Amino acid sequence: MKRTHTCGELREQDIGQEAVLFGWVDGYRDKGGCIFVDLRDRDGVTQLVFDLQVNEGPLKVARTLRLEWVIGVRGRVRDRGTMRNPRMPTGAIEILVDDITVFNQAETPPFVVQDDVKASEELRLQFRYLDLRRPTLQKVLRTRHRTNQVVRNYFDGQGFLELETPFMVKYTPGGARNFVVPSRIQPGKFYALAESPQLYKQLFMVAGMDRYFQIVKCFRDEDLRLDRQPEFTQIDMEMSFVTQDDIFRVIEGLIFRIWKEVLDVDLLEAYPSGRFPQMPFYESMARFGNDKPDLRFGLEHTDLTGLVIDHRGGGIPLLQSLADKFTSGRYRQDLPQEIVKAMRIPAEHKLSRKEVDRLEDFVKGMGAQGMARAKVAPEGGWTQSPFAKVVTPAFRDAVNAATGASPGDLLLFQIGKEPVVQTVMANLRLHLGKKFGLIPEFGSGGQWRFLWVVAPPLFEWDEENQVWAAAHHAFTRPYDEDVPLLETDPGMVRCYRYDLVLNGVELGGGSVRLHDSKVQAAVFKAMGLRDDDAREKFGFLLDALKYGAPPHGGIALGMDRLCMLVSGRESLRDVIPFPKTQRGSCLMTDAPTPIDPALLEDVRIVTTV
RNA sequence: GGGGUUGUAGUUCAGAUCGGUAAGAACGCCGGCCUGUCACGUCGGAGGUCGCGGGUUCAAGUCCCGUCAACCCCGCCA
Repeated sequence: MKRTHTCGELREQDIGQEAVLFGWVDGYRDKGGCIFVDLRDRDGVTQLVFDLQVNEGPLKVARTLRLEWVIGVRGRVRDRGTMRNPRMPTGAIEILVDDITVFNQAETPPFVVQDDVKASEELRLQFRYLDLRRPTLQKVLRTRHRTNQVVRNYFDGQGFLELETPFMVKYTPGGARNFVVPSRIQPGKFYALAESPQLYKQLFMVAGMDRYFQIVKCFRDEDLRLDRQPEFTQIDMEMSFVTQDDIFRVIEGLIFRIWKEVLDVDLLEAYPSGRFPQMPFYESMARFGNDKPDLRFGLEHTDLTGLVIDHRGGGIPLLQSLADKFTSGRYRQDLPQEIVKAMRIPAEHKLSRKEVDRLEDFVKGMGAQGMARAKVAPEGGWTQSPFAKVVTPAFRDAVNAATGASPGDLLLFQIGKEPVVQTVMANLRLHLGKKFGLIPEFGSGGQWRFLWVVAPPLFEWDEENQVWAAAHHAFTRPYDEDVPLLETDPGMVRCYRYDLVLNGVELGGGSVRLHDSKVQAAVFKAMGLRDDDAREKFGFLLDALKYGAPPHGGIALGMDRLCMLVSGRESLRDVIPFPKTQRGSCLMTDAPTPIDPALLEDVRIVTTV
């Protein structure tokens, strides 16, 4: 028998044809005198029919079939007449089987292979090859394939070269923790698995490749999350002789193409200019508490720190002590920065006291000390609030005005160290957005809100080592007008770094690189890096930059996250064929495992557990 | 490193505030019947170390301690 059709393609117009189909038994209904079998392959499901009157031999075989057996059948495409199934694409027809071959029997699967899967993810990961038979996951992988093809076509059409970079690279401290690979030939030395092709793609620019892209695996030994895997895929690119805006245009073009060709969505309807909006980093932090705002709904934050200082705490002891930390309008630098933020919950979103209590537990789980609240009364006063009795009317009115609070609204406050307040408020906003039904629990809800977050600070203060550390990497170009601040106020230096955000998910990020050696030296100096330190860490790149590096920049997009959003899945694990668990295990293969002691000896490794 | 949720039949779950009369359902599986099903129907049957270890108790699925695994979050990570 030679296959003539897939299980998803036969239609009304094929009636009367002979067809040979191969596939898996998706279901069977034994009526005694006739048996119906659903045959499944990656393209769909076709109903087979065995009839005692017509084909007794095959019917006897069909009676023995069980779920997930692999069979082939030859038969005639027949009209189902009045018994058509409108819910099946092939529902108009069935195959009246003349001949059947059982290629392979199957043990009873640990869970039933069906879209409406009930088995736990743990079990499905253990039998991933069965899980992947489900039509939804087949569709996801097909979408991933399509996306890959669009990316390659697009970049090729734009003059990019698809070039490969090593996975086994030199270990460089800083940034994400590396997976390490011991060298057998050079005992005691190690390679690192590449966190990204970052340095190599810059070397491609120095080498004059002009435009590079790659769909590439990256490895990071950090704790996992719903949207983080230890090995993941990036769409990586770099361009020479460009500005930030040139890079934006290329990526916007790519995204438009993917949405059109994979989803059949024309983003021009939402973005008629073909461009995505941009928002400065500081604005995003102030309004949303993070650098990846979900713009599909409101519940924005208001930063009240300035008001609190102006009103010397507004009669509220907790805020008074915070205001006291400011001297002559400037925060005391010997203390960690503390801020005050509020979120206005409009009256239309009812929250019982009990629900607000639960919200307080929710934020405490993220490190918040508590969560003050205030209900706005008809004349603007605050009730149901720990502040109600002490707040000065002037401060209260100022807060109401700043947050836009009107009677019936609820105000939620966070007071404390800046990073905690921001994290808590950002998560609180998302939590409430879902709770109020403003955004779906997961998925896009058909809304695609893209945003470039731009102009973040070049440095972050490293509390542990008491130095300024590169927030992205040390080769990001600062804003020209901020270059003087490198010496006076490094924390205020903005840079040409950017993140592409979609519906609150960071799709990717990149930067325009620093190619001016004078500015580069100033950046290293601000970081407290001596010349030889820098040389130790980045020597080969510094050398390369000396030999005629073009101005260049690039970006990397998270392929897995992109596929997750495009496919409307809630988890990265759903769009990676063989993902790992939160502790980095593969439940199917049981990796990681101990290895043969002889192999350890070969690479001169002694373990201590 | 920290916080939280979950773990009972092959699978998904119930088994409540009160420790004993509770080892249960559905799907799947096995056998019988059925010629138009497509969540087929119907009759019957098998299937359990209640994650694992310890403790309290006359008695533990249920209470306590520990441990393992999966999941979610903080830290970490672009």
